[in-house]
Amino acid sequence: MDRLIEVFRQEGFEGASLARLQDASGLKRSSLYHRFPAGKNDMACAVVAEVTNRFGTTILAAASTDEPLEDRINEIGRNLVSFYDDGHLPCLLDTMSIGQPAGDLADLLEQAMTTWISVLAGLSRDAGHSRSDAQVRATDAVASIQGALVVARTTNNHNAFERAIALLPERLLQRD
Amino acid sequence: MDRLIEVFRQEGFEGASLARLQDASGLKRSSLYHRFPAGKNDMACAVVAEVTNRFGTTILAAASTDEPLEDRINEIGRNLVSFYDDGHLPCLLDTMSIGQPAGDLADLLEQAMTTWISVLAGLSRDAGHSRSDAQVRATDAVASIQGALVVARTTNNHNAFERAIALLPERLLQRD
DNA sequence: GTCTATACGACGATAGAC
DNA sequence: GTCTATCGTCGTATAGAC
Repeated sequence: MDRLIEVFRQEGFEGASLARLQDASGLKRSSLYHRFPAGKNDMACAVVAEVTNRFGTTILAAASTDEPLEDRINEIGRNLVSFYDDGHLPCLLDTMSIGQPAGDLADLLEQAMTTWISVLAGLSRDAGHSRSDAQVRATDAVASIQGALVVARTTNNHNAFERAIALLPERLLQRD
Repeated sequence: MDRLIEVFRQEGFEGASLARLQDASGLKRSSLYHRFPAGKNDMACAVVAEVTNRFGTTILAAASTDEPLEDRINEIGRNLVSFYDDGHLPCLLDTMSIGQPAGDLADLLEQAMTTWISVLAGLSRDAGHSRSDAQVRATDAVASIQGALVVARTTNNHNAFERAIALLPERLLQRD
């Protein structure tokens, strides 16, 4: 599954050919179809669901510890740096949302993105911001990370990504 | 050319099949090869070059008028809203940078992105910021737009895009 | 310059042996 | 559950008539 994730993450849905998925997984085509009867679309959905699950349990879980608020955010930041390998790896939600994804895949992508934003919004609310203010802050914080990954991918400059992570506490907590 | 641009912009390099390019352009395969002898890669490079050129002359040109600084930035913002259709259209630099683009294509994408950032950095410098500070501000401003487009595409919520545009003057000009 | 026709490999997907 | 073998289609690319 790790290998499948990497292929979809790096190549997007169209670029993730069965040949690549086969080579990466070490399984033959037919074996992949045995596990994912509906074919490539099944694999894509499983990959997105799995990544969403991992993202929740390994990156965002730090949001609901009993540590101080800012520590929790910094922990999430460190987790994100690791998850995106300092900005060297693209976001699955970006690469998989190119073109017109099938309905169920699009739903999974939307749910993953909104969940991410909601968790960060919860942290912002904990700092005393209103519901709508927290939602805006969380959305813009996630967008700053997504945008930094796009800039990093096109320019090979990862400074923007590091700044987006470093600015997370400020973006979510700071009073205007 | 307009139609070719739309296909690459929406589908990315892998998703932009010759069938789609043929249908969109109204030309047959062979006619496309007559104009782009090296095939799809040629088309992709021509599309990126053309968009980069248009972006410079129709969006970023507003940076070097003799209007007040903030007016120039707001004009660029309005141009961007139009260019991205209020966040409904993806950025070519995002969709085309998925996977591993061929060397010359990657160079064009990088140049387009760095030029965009440089122009905004020039505006920030005009406001009195240092070269490095201006570079940071411009990079983060572009990233905020790119990220907002990714969020918009996955969630069908375009508010983040509108905010990224509205915050352009502040991001480029404001003293900390 | 644009067309019809076609080459040929890669694509996603399936059948059936083990 | 995994494999080999194969299907039909779509992919990029080319040849040659008009």
